[in-house]
Amino acid sequence: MSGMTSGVCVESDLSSMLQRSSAPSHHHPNHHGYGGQGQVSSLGPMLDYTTEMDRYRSSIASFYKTNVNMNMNVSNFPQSAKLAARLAAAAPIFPPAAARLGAMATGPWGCHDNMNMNHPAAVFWGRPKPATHHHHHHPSATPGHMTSTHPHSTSMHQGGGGAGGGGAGGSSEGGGAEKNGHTPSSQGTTHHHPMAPSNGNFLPGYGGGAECGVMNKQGHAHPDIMGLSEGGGCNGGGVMGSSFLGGLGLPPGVIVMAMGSAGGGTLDASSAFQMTGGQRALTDCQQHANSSPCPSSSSPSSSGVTGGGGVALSSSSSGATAKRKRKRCGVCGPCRRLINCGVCSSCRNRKTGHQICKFRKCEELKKKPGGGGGALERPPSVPTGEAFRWFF
DNA sequence: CGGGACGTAACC
DNA sequence: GGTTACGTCCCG
Repeated sequence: MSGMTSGVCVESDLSSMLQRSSAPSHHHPNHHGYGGQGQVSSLGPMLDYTTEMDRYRSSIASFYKTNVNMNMNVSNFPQSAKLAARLAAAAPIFPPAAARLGAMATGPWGCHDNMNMNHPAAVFWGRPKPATHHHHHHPSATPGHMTSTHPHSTSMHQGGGGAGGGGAGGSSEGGGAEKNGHTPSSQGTTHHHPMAPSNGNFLPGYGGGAECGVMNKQGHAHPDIMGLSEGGGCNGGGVMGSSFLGGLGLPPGVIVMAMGSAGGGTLDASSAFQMTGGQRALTDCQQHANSSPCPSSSSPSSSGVTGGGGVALSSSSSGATAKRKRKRCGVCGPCRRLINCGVCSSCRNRKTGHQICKFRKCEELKKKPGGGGGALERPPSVPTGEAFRWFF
């Protein structure tokens, strides 16, 4: 495992991935599980990543060693599992995709030996791309897909979905991933950078460094954390702080951010890790609603976040509105985050605190209810080119 | 003022 | 009935 890289590239568009998967060429038989570094076949760029990754890995490794219990395993992340499952189910479009997602998810932590490889969760940042368009490859253009159809072309950016996939594969999580497993290869496919990956998630910072490492009462312990950049600057400064970004370049984030976040003040580089299982979590789609059409997934509306409206909750209940609970805007950086960090106080105290992960707390909700009210002007983080800026 | 705990709405 | 998460209260 050590070698793993997880890939996190959700962004890449699934469709393309799928295609690729079918393509014989890329896979190396070995890929499956975790792609070892070795496998990297063709990626030139990878080399660089490798280095970076090593750096990263070592850092993280140490980080976890000290802070985390190695015991953790998948079971600790129930949410993740759910998510994976959900994805699978939910993604009508590419079933395999779902699988992939699961796989990818794994990515982030590839570094740690035990952990996560199984995590499905991880990386969903990217929004699932609507299958519809073709993308060409312009990263900038479509954030969502950074990857282009051509794996190679994009050299850098992707986080590599690749490897990760592999990792995941194995995993368990089975849930989602496995089902689709039929395409094992596919996972491996990602040739992209097998290595890069995961890390990507670590973005700047989790601010609360303090919390890191602590096991969660619930068992979630995993500090999946990483990525959380929260609002403010990008650096939360936390543990991983800046170094990651700087060092890694993008691998990581890469993908992630694609989501859109962006920009504005908050970077969202988010990353998050544990997915929330439940309902709301997947809202992903909805979230996109504003900015981008959710693929058909129909369901969307249902889920949690209120559609674009944001604040208002128009709905229902008649007058009560005022007091009604506000809902997440769905578009801000935190809202886009699908995974709970697992280490913040909210995550750790979920049972008693009943609060959403700090890094996922909607910017709008953080504001006082009365405040600007209504309209969400533009969520702070709207996907814009900015977001990607640092990728390139 | 910030954070934690609790009540409870909203979903499934 | 279970889980997630918003709103609010309370404490430091």
